[in-house]
Amino acid sequence: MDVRTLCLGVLAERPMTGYEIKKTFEGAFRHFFLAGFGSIYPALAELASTGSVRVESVEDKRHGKKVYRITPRGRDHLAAALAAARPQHKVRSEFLVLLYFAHLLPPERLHAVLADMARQWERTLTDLAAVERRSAELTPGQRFTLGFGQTVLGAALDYTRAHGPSVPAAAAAPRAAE
Amino acid sequence: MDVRTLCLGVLAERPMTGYEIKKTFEGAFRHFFLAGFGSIYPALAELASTGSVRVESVEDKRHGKKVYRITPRGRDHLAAALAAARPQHKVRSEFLVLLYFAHLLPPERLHAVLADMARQWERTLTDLAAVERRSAELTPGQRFTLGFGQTVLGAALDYTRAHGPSVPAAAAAPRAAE
DNA sequence: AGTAACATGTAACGCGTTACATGATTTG
DNA sequence: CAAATCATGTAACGCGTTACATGTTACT
Repeated sequence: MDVRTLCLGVLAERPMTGYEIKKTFEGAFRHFFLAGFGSIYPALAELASTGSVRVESVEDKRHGKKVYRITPRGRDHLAAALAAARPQHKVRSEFLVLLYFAHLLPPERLHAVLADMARQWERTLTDLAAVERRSAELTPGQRFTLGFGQTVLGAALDYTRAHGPSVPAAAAAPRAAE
Repeated sequence: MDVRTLCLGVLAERPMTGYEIKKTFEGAFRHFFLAGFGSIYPALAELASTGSVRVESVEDKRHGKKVYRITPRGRDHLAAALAAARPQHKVRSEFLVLLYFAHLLPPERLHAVLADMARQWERTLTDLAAVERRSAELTPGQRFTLGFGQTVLGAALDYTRAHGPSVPAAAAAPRAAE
């Protein structure tokens, strides 16, 4: 499942500009899917070239604003992609790698890593709380992913706060004898 | 943080073959870092070329078994990489994308997605339980990542079982009018 | 005898990330 | 007037994934 499908998915709800799509990704999506402009714009260009979306250049105010609208063909592609994608949930955690090797880290570094990660999760939870305030506008599926994020991130944060501080770091010398 | 650093990290504990490194990744690492042979062998070759590991061709039994051992220089590189890496925890969930668009999925597909994901998490938890049985051999940091995985995966599984079945799928017709 | 596990590697491909490059409009 | 936000795109690079290709040893 690539960025194209995700763009198609959000466009199935309403027409948007590439910029708005990115904002959407940063909202309810932020805890399970990230995409930058460098992925979104090329994806949109390709969707337009295959007839999955129609582009409408809006000259309302600013110079070159483009609104993308999904076509019936795009809806077919979306349905096919959603039918074919096998459910996966991949985690790539440099945080856990760092903790795995905690015994090789200076104590202050380990402490900083723990504090930094907790801060990131707190921020994400704050963002999700903001999405929750608009909960009435969400579909049940979207509410599911929101609750999932809050539950799982909350569990991660609680576990880290409870057990992180008792993980021992490396002993004094940064470069131990071999 | 790339596969090279991870290989260096596990080699800091004891010398291993590429095959054993992959097994290690499939054990305690499996819930937060994946790497296939296609990543590991080239990484090992590069580590050898930069003097971070020493290769010892063991001709004990089979044809070409290679044991990699970390060098003092490799330990320096590892320490530098662990000091520089900023803690991150990235999730890429096609499962949540599918749930986000649940209203576009046929009911039986949604049901299958939910069941499939639950099965995968159950399997991972089984694998982690096997690692836990050797818990005495683990460092505190490794036990932290193990407990983290069990807690967070458990929370994900519980949430999905509790709220997944009540998410409504698309209405009968697979291709709704536009 | 057959299968699973052990063991190593290469090459092509796809994909996302990052940095670069530009400019208008709104808000403080 | 400065800064933040809105708005679009390109190009290079790095990285991992997948498929391909091969052969041995241990177990049943």
